[in-house]
Amino acid sequence: MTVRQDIHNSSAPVLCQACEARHRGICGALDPDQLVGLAKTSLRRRIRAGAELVGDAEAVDSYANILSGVVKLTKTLSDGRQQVVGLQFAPDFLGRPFKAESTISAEAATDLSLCSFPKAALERMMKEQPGLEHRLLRQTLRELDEAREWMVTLGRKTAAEKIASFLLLIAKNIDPARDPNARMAVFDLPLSRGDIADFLGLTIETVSRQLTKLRADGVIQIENNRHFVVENIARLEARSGS
Amino acid sequence: MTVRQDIHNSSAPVLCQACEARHRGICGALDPDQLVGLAKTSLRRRIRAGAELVGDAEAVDSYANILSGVVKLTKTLSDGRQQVVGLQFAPDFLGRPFKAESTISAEAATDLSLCSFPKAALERMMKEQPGLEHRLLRQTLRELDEAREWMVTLGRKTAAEKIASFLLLIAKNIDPARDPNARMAVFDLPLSRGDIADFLGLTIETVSRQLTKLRADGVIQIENNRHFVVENIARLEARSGS
DNA sequence: GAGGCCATTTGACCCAGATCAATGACGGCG
DNA sequence: CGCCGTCATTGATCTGGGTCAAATGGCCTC
Repeated sequence: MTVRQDIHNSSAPVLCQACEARHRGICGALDPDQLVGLAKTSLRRRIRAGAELVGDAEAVDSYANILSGVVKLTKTLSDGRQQVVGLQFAPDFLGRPFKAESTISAEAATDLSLCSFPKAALERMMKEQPGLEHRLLRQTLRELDEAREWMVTLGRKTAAEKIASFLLLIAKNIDPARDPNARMAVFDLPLSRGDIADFLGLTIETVSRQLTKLRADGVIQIENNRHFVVENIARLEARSGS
Repeated sequence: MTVRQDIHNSSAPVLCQACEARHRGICGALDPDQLVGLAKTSLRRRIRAGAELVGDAEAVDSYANILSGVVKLTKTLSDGRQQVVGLQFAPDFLGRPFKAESTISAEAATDLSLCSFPKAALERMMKEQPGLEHRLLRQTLRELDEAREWMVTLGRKTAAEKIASFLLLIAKNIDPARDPNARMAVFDLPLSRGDIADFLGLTIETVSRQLTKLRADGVIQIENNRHFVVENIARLEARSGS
C-alpha cells in the first residue's frame, strides 16, 4: 500500500505540484486521486490589482485558493462609509461556504493568482472527504481569532498603535516564506493609504501623519510610498499597544 | 430501520429531551446513540453572573453548550484596556477547538446554564461523526460573519449608531423564541454600561449619554437601568447607520 | 428609614483625530 | 517636454467623544 501511495503521489496534477495550498491550504486534506478530480474542474486565473472578485450581495458560484497576492475583504454602509474587515494571503481559501450570496465584497489588493473551482465540485468533495471540512474549520477558526484580535485594535487602540499593529500584520503575513522570528522586515505594502484608513477606522490624513511620525522616529523607512523597511521589528511591537 | 430509529429517538437522554442545543445547536448532528454517549460524560452546570468561565491564556479541558443566559467574550491589552469581542447566546457552542489554550477570556454576563463535557469526548466524537464538525463549521462561519459585521460598527459608526446597533443585536438574540419580524421588543440588558462601553469601543459616559438621548427622543423606554422597551424597532434601525 | 455602596447620569472642559484646504510627487500620455 | 490625474503629505481648524468631577438614585444592611 505504501508503494501504491507513492505512485499516487507522483501522479498528483502538475498544476498542484508546486502549490502552496496543497501543503498549508485546504488541498492538503485531499489524497492524490481527489486532487486529480478537483484539478480537472479547477482553473488558474490571474487577476489585476483593483479588480472586484465578489460584489456585496452578489451570488457566487465558485471558490478559490489564493496562490499569490493579497485579497481585501470589505463591507460598506449605505452612505458609503467603508470598512476593510479582513485581508487574505496565500494560501488562504476564498469563499463563504453554505451561503448563496456573500455579505461582503472581495477585491484584489495586489495582482493575484488564484486557483478557482466550481462551488458544487468542492461541496461534493467535502461530503466524501471530511478532512476537507476539517481544514476549512481550522482556517475559519483562525480567521475568527484574527477578526477578534482586530476588534481590539479598532475599538481600543490609538491611531499610532493601529498603524504599528497594521504594519506588523503585513510584515508577518505577506511573505509566506518569511522566518517568523526574523528581527527585520522588508515588504511592499499591498494597500493604498485609503485602504489602510478603511482597515483601521481612520482617515487617510491620520494614516499619513502617523506613518510620517514613525519614519521621523526612525522606526521605519519608506521608499516610493509602498516599499517599507523595518530594521527592528521589536520597536514596532513596542508601539503596537498589545 | 425506521422503527429502529424511532426506538432510538425515544431513548435519547432525558437531559437532552428539551434541550435547545439538540435542535439548533451542535448536538443536532448526533444520532440518539451518540447523544447517549456524550450525555454520559456531560454535566449540567449553573453559573452566577460575573463568574469567569475561561481566563486568558488559560488551559481549557472542556467545552460546553449554552442552555440559557449570555456569555461575554473579552480581550484585554497589557495596560488594562478591554474589548468585548463577542456575545454568545443559547444554544451556542462554547470553546475553541484545536487549541490548547484560549486567547480570549469568557465570562458569564448573566446567570448561566451550561451543558459541559470533556474536550476529549467531543474530539473523539468528531472523528466518528463528521456532521458534528459540519455544525461547528457553520457556527464558526456565522460567528465570523458577526465579528466582521461588528468590525464595521467599531471602525466606522458614530457613538449614536453604535448604541442603536447594539440594542438591535440584543433585541434580536436574547430571546431564542422571539419572532424575528416582531415590530417591538422588550428585554433585560445582559450587560452593564461598562460592558456595553467595552463592546462598542466607547466610555461609560458616552454610552449613558446616548441612551439618555434615545430615551428623550422616545425611541426606547428604560426601567431600572436594565429593563428596556422598544416600541418600534424600525426607529432604532433607522438610527443604526447600516 | 438612615446610612453606605455602587452603578449610572449629568455637567464642564479638553484633546485626538476628523475635516477642509493646499501643496507636493509621480507616472502616463499627447 | 509639459499637462493632467492620482495619490500622498502637510497645515489649519473644528468637533465628537474622552476625561475629570460631581450629583443622583437604587438597593442592601442594620
